[in-house]
Amino acid sequence: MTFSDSAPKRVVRTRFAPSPTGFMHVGNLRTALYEFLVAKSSGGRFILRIEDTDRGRLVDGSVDVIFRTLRAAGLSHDEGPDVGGPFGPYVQSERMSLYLPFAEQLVREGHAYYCFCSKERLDSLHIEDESAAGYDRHCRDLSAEEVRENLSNNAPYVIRQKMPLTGETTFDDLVFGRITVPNKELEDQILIKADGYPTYNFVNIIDDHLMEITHVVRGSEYLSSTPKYNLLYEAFGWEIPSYVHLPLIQGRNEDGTVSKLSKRHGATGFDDLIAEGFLPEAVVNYIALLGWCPKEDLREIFTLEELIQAFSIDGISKSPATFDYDKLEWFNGEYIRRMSPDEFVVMARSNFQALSGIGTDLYPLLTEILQPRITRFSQITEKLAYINELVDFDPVLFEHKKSKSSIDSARTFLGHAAEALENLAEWTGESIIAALSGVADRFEVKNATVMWPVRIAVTGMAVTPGGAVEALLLLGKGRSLERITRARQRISEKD
RNA sequence: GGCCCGUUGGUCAAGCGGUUAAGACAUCGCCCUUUCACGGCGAAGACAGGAGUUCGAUUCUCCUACGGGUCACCA
Repeated sequence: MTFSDSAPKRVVRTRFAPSPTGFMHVGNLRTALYEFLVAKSSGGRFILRIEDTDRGRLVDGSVDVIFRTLRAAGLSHDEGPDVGGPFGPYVQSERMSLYLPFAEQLVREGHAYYCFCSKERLDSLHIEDESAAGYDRHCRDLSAEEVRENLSNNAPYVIRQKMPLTGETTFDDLVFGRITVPNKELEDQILIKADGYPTYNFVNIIDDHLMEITHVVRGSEYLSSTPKYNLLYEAFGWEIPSYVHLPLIQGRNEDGTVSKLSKRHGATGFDDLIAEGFLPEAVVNYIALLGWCPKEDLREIFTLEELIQAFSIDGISKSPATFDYDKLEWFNGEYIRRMSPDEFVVMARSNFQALSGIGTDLYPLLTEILQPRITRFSQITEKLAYINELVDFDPVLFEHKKSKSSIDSARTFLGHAAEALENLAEWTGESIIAALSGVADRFEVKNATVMWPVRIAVTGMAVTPGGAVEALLLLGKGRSLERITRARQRISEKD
């Protein structure tokens, strides 16, 4: 067979199938990202499907959270509840009529059965039985008459999958390789619940098949139930999709141990991270690298487009990764530093506006001193706290060995600096530098010996973004001289 | 506990039988400098342990230990 004769490869189709629980966990977002990348890196299609078969966990407005998050992350879907598509509807509760017939087919063909066990009976099982996996298969061999009678009495029922009792089931995963499980470990899991809704365990294989999903991408917590799904595909005679199980994201606990990332590890919802000041691009970039690494490439900063180019399934690792806020912080800083000055101002505007006496003419200066120094925009307020309020700082701040500054030297140079600044006709960076270094030259000391006490006097902070010159510029001549005078009075009172 | 999976520096990780075992974050030091950052240079720090296979194992196999996942009318 020649190359051109070979069957055309089916277009890759992946789906993101979140439950509308009102919260987009970063683990879910990473799954969505990888599903998107698996599809897009091979020219495929990315589908959004809402898994709302658990009526008890529905939260109002959560579908909007999903839309909003995907949009913010740049993961646009080709088919879904909002954009439609040839395999709709894309909300499972709207597909209800589809599922029961498939389950009934399985019952007819001997792959499933009706179960009338009460909730109470099931609960008692958990305490007594340790050997059998979950359900004790009590109703597995009810006679046809018993079933018919129960059904005609409207007895509540569920439909369970009939697992083979012997042998083993094997499946291949593109990340984890070949996995084999003894069939006796598989529970006769519920396919249709008493409320008539299908379980995830059933509905996902039906919809994945109907929607022609080629690659099932999901967290590795599904690894142990995958054999059950394969048995279902086989029972229906359907083609089994490729599996791509993703390593778990863990969080570090107080005691140093790790476990599946959850709320107690800090902000783990996409919205929470954004609220804390992380940029969507930075979050996406960071989580892309949690469990995946590009081949022969040392880059770490990737746009979504670059991720699509670089992505390949064999770069996904098997071992779980621990979410590291420090690294996320670094990514955020990188993204901030790469912004244009205009973009920076847009993001920082509300923080800038909270600074008293700072007009837009000073925004370029603020941008210049802040952009390389913050990793989140919310840090601006704290870093420039001195602008709104000068605290009664401890005069020991005037002591700085490297600058050859002491309270004594501050006393003398603050006086000369004030004088030089007072005489300035123009309040610009150049004129201020000239004035201050003029003082330093005159007394043959290093610039820092003059700059240090001035900066301390007007900011009251040991560490500030920018130096004395920038602080003076931001405060303006009046406020600056006022603060220097105040400082001089305070240290002269000392003796 | 049964089953499944995993294990390279504190963290993310490259490596896919022969390497001085990459790189990034964090840490520390130096330089730059008007404090702090940014940037530059540098340091410290890892193949969980034990058997095999092999001329040779971080890499392949098995065992042990540890970690995680899963055993729902949740997904």
